[in-house]
Amino acid sequence: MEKAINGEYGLISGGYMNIFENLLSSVNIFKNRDVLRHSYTPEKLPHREEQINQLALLLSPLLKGGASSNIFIYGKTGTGKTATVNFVGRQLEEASKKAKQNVVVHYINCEIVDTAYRVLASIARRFGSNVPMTGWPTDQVYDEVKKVLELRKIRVLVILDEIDKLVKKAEEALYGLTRINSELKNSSISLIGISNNLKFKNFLDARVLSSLSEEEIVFPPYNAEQLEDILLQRSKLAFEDGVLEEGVIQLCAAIAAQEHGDARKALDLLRVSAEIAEREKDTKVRVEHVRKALRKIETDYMIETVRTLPVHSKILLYSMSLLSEIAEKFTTGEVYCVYKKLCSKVGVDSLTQRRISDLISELDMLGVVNSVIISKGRYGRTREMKLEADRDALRKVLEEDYRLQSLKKFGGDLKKFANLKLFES
DNA sequence: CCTCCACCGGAAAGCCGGGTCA
DNA sequence: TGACCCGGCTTTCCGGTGGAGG
Repeated sequence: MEKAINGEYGLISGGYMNIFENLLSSVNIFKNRDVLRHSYTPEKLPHREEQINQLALLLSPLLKGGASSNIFIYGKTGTGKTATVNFVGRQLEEASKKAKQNVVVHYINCEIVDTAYRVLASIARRFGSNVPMTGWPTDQVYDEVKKVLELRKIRVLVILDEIDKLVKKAEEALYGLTRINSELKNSSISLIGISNNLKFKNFLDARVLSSLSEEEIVFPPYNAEQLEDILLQRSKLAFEDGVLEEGVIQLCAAIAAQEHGDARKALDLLRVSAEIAEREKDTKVRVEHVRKALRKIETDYMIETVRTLPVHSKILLYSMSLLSEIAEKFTTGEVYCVYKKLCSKVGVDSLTQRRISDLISELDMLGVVNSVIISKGRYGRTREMKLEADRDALRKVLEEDYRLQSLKKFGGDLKKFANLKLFES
């Protein structure tokens, strides 16, 4: 840390060094940082050969002027679903050019394009049709899609990523798309649905399900060795030679393998580690940077979960953050006591202790606090908990909430206040 | 060995916003 | 439109309990 501060705007022989010169002269760690981002599709996908071949086989009819079966793909996050499909999609387009076929791959992320209208409009617009953002009846857009495909004799492969997001709002769009082929002569629409939610199949209408998942491909999680291969391959492109210390890749792979075999997480970890090393002006990415990166990612994640918590959980956490200044561990009763007082300051009706007990369990599940039920004999049985999250970071997020503004101005007073209330009852 | 604390955690019912159906 | 239902959140009620202190 001191290294960074001393080196930041150093005085050199009486004059200030240009700040950018300083930045540029520092040792480069990254050759190309984008290689580590999720959006990057590499040239080769290690340990996905089987899925690639399967996919290619299923799509090959498109190159012979036919339609392919609809394909349903599932696997957990970071198992390479999107990367694989995009990779095969690109190859398919290249091959179709050579074979003088008119095959087009159209990728749609259903998290963003999440209604029937938008999905159809997105397809129509891709082929030059002038469909407005809103306004037309959905049927008309549907006809427009048919018209434009027929006119230009296109075989289109539509990739519906995160298709589970679409089902809630636009199941009829899926139904329409699966049926559209019977109304087309010179063109066709084939679908690939991608989902990481297995249960999603249960919610799907049986008719849609049967036509959508004519074929299924499963993406299993990567194990530690496979993740290592992936990281190794990417790091060659991403980093300058020799900047990775021995064991860095292994550690990233091992950590990610422990969770779900999530390649995305492994890549994030590696990238953040390197960014930390860079910020510290280190010449190498070290194991200790990975540990710091892990902590940073976990804190970031925690902050995000806390941000979206309901008010009562936030006030509860605020109580805990106050108590944690007095003692490391505290009991349900103590927390509840402070919580009630904070509620009246905020101007919210407090919940019952029974309910708070459940909220504490939830926070425990989320990993924000750590709680254990202990017995203090004569002095009863209770849950004893401590904050897992970093207190300062936690309080900062909590104070972002406009409803908790009134707590902010008390600052140090609240500490005394928490203290008092502890001994009061 | 018994007591009794301070809470746990299950069951059930109430409340509320949203969606459905006639 | 109103009757009805559903699911999530919350309260009420209450039986249950590990172990320090008597």
